[in-house]
Amino acid sequence: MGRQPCCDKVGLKKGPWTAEEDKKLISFILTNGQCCWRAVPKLSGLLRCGKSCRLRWTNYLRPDLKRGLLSDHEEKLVIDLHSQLGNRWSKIASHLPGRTDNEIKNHWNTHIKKKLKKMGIDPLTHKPLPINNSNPINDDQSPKPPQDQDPLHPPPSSTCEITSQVGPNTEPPIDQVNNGFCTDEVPLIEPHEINLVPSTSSSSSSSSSSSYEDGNSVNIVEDLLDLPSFDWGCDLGFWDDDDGIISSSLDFLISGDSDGTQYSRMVVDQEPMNLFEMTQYSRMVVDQESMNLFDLL
DNA sequence: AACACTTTCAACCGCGCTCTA
DNA sequence: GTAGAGCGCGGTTGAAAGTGT
Repeated sequence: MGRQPCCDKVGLKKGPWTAEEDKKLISFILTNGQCCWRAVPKLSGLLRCGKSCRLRWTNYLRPDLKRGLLSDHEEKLVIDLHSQLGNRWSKIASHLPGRTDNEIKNHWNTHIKKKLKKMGIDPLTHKPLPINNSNPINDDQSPKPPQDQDPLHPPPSSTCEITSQVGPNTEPPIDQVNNGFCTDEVPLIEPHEINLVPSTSSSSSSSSSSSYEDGNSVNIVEDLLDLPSFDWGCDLGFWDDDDGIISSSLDFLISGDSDGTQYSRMVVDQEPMNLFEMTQYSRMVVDQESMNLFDLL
């Protein structure tokens, strides 16, 4: 079948998004939901292709996104999942609430790959690298000679504990012991298995929204639309799922994780700063556990 | 301080899958 | 059964930021 370009590229803007564009996109999606990305640019007045809008929303503007580097636990999980799933980033991301496939992919390529190579582990196969080119930088790491390692049980490392299990008949990953969470116990959700709750028709055309959420999460857009008092343009105040300083009706957005380990996101809205300005330039995200600002864009 | 090099990550590209007529 | 439309995914790019000299 012939393929047309995803959009008419003439006159469409490319490159980094501006705060104004973000504002338009957020407003549109909050009003209309995630529906028919191809139509979004026209209806919202954006000079972007629908694909670009979808990417911007899913990778950056979604209210439930975490920001900042992956935690140690998340990193371990990514390594474990990658050993089982390969470069299926969207599947891996579906196990990490608030993380996007793009973010995980980037983190893998920029951080985890290096760590694994440093440890003498082939990031592709999760097996020991050949001895001649393994462990090129042997500074603070002390991996055993790769040929002596059991690929299923690499030695612990001071900086990156490999919990990956290669092969179908494996023991439960260490994560299960450490965190009560076993990736083997989490069935992969195939698109046809996604059971969308009947709701507004706005999101029914795509199963994508489900892929970003774990079982405890909610469809952000649908729920936003259900909020009678929601006013995106007004102060959002703080939102946090723990200490009760919620002043926004959006608090549930980031409180869906039942195990309580998910970082909550606190967006500080101070006059005259508003969320849209923060989105691009000054978004503050607070790590709930440490209560340290770890991402100040 | 200035330049070169490296790293990071947001965004783009194109393919493949699914759905519908 | 087929073609077209739409979307999602994974690979790649390139600008910006960071680091070293």
